[in-house]
Order: sequence, then C-alpha cells, then structure tokens
Amino acid sequence: MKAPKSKSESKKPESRLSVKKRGAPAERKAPAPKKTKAAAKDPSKPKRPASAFFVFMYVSLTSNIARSIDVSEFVRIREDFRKQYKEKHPNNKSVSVVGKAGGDKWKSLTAAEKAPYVAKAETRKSDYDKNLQAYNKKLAEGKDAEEEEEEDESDKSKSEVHDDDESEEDEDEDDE
DNA sequence: CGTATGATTGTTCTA
DNA sequence: TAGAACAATCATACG
Repeated sequence: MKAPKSKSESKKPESRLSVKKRGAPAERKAPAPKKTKAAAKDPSKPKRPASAFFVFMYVSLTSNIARSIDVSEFVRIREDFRKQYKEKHPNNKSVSVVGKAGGDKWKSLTAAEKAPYVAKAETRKSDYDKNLQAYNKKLAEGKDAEEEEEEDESDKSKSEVHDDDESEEDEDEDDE
C-alpha cells in the first residue's frame, strides 16, 4: 500500500489543454493533424501502443476485443458500462461519458486488476516494436537513396519476425 | 457524405 | 528532466 501522498498530484487536469492543440511546436507528427482514417494513409505507420487504460476502455466499449480475451469479466464490465452510459445519457456523446467513467473506474482498479490490461498493453508494445522495425525497413527500402546514419544492428536480433500476416478486417466495399 | 470533436489516462518522444 | 502530443472508442455535428 502506498501512502496516498498527493505529492505530484497537483497536476491539474485543466492544464492538459494541450491535448486538443495539435499545433505542436515540434513537428514530430504529420503536419495535417487528421486523426481520422484519412490520416492513417500509411497503414504501415506504427502508431503508439495503447496504454493499459486504453485497452480497458477499448474493451469497455467494444465487444469484439472482449472476445479476444478469455476473461468474461471484461464482458460484464462492458455491458455494465454500456448500460449505465445509455441509461444516464442516452442522447449524449458516448466517448466523453465513458471516458470519464472509465477513468474513475480505472483508478479504482488495483494493480492486480490492471494486470491483464497491462499485459495486453505490453503485447501492444511488442507489436509496436515489430511494426516500427518493419516500417523503418520499409522506409529504408522506399528511400533507398538517403541513408543517413544507418546503424547496422548487426546480427543481433535476426529471427522472430515471422511473416505472420493477419489480414485484418476487410474494408467495407461501400456499396450503397 | 465525411471528417472532426468530445474526454479519459498511459505511453512515447523530443528539446 | 520535463513537458508536450498522441494512442482509440462511438455518437454527434457541421459544410
């Protein structure tokens, strides 16, 4: 048990207003801050690994993922959340409500409960790492001309990367 | 019709 | 070291 010393808890959530502000001084991200599908024009682009909290919310909102996990408890939580959210705010914005409720609930969870989520998050990170390598490699191939400091990783990690291509859902064909 | 925004925390990255 | 930015979820809204 950690003493609830609110030492660094003085962080005001309101200070987080930079979230919406995509106009970051550093252009480490695409100039066009479109976080929609259109923005994901590069599927190979490795997106940041979702945090355990995101996994939690993800499960809470969606049910397909819940299936991936062998924990029916997640399903229960999801239904509970959906029901409450729907009852409380049938006409409101879902993400915001669930997000807030999720945050509160998330804090309520203990390390043990977050364990499964964290584990999932770890997997996400692994995937991210793999994707990053593939993306980097792809870029090197695409560029194939500008190789600034290409540090040769040498033969350190040269296995693992199996071509396990999981064809993800197919994009709808748009037939209306 | 399509994209952006709404809020949550965690992870990642850059200066 | 510290802070800034983005990661996904769905429903709603505007042009």
